[in-house]
Amino acid sequence: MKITITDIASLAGVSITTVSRVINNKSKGVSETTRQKVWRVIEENNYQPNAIARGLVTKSSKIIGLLLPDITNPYYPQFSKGIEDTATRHNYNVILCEGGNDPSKEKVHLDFMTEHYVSGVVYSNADVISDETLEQMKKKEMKTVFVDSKIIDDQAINIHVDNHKAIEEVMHYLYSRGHRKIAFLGGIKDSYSTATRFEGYLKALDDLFIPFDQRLVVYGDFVLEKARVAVRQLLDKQVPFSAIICCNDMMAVGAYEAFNERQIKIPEQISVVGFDDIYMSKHLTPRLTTIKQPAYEMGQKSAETVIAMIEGRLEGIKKNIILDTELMIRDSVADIQ
Amino acid sequence: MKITITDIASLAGVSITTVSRVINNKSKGVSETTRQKVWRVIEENNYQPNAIARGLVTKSSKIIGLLLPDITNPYYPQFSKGIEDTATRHNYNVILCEGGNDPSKEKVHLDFMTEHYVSGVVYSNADVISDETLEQMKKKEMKTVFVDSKIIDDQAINIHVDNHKAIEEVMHYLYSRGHRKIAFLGGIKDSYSTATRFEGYLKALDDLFIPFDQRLVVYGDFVLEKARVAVRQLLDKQVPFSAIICCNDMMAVGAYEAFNERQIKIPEQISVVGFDDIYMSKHLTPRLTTIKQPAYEMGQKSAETVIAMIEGRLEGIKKNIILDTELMIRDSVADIQ
DNA sequence: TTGTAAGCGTTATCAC
DNA sequence: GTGATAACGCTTACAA
Repeated sequence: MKITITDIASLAGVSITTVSRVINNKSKGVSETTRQKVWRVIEENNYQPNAIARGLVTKSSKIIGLLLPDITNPYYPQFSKGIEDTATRHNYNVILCEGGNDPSKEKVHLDFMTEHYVSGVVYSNADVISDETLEQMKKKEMKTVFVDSKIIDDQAINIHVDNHKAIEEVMHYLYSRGHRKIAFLGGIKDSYSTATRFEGYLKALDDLFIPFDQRLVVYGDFVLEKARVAVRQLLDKQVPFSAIICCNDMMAVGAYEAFNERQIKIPEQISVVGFDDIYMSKHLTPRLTTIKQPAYEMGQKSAETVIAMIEGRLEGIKKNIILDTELMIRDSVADIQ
Repeated sequence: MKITITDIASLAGVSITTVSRVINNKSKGVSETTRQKVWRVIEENNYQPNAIARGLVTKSSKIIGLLLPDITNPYYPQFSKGIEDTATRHNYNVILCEGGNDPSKEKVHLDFMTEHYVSGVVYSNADVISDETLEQMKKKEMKTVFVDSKIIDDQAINIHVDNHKAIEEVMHYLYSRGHRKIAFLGGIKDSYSTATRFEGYLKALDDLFIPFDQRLVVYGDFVLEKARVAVRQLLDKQVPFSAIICCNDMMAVGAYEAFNERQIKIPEQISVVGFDDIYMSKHLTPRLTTIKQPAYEMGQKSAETVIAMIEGRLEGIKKNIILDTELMIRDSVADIQ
């Protein structure tokens, strides 16, 4: 039988109210002597308050729900760690859910979260969510931080990097290295990340007076295997290009494989850039030039923000939080004569 | 205001008991007409039962606690995914905690789990846990599955691979390729994984009549950076060796870096093997020869097992579940003349 | 087939 | 400073 507040109360010879006061550190309303006596009994018995019962009254679970597409993409463990660390520091814990970019799976997880009264949620890549589900979240007033998501709602808090700027930066870099035919390997076509990066691509093309060629645009759904297939198809089109921008590093690895299959040398014959800067990028051969997203910091920021929402400290918080990217120049881009 | 079972009951003109029966799919005790009427009201109002209130009565949260050392080691996302997928399929969700091989951090998480009445826990690499904490877990009767842990207790259920056999297999493989001076790069010295693999190493040495040389044994705590440092130190000792076995692939990457720094060619001058077969191993140059651990399957198995414990289906379950490894021969091992 | 009512372990309100 | 007691939203005997 688990020990409850009632047991502690009778053991200490006080009321449960008093015990409750002690465990909640209500500074007033209990004498020092009583406090100490109660603490002793609590410790002697290894008493742990029942968080469920507590939650029933307070309507808060001290749990942060984290919903992301795919934990095996190495970008997300870093991101999660940022959340985890921050949450732990604030006495929250995080429940990890993978939605797999599948609206119904995401809904199942979101339902689970509301049923369990999670205190807040960090929702990454909320691109496929149905309007209905979104409506429901609003109705339930879930404290939510959206990350890399297209949810643009004047209420919602969004965290992301400046994708436009990042892509424009690489485009200009590639241009400066002599590239004019630049392919674009997107992730999930309608996702926020891909869409905004594509806009950056178009904008840069325009600025650099390079005509846009639809045939140089392919999509790999952010996953390695699909990217490999997409790049094969791109090559099969026989439309010449000297560089390719990949919307994440995993897809860049897929691209590497596709080029290797065809004996196309990187970077001599083709230059490749990625996005994310996952830890393995610098261990590829050649070392991948890529745009670094501060995954861990984004996790931290997301957690801090959602906790601030939960605790009602919303003064200084911006609706739109933008972190910086950094172009990591390594060896996968070469000059074109 | 959130809608409760009472609201549904009055809206449907029945008692809350009836509503409860309906949402719990108690097949008997409610007429088809009533059932349908109640469902309609539930759906019209988007009613979601309060899992907290439910948990208070049933003492079960349908949450599985997952405690692992470090989610950024790419082995764990695969493992977690196996758990997540299986849990979801059984209507459980998982709460992810990183213990960082720190006993006090692990205790905080474990406490959180018991306070929240998690239904079960999957505890990976439980190597640093204090006896006291362990004792507490037993007292609270937490349904726990230990993975790659040294917790050897006739009660506890353990899941792991046959580390002895795996290491002996590579050792014989290296031997067959002509290697006689083989170094050992361990993870955390007293961890279950490292200790058992080291035993396998000793055993193989013995079988192959190779004298053991303590100077060829170093430790890198399972992390890339420490492994790099450890290998540098190993090289500084000037004790010749032609191959090194690393206790995980992340450390093998660290070893690659250390060898690269010194202009030592892999595999021409030094052969390297890893352990885990994380997805990036085949993308390294040279492609890493390594021992594959079935991470996803281990996750699945862990989740299935803990769910079986929770649901009291313990007949067929073994206390000691051992999965197979597989030697993935790639390009980081060469012949010695 | 349906409903009443007692609990689950807390917090919160209000007396004393 | 301390303690009854009523919630919180649900499940589950037990009755009807």
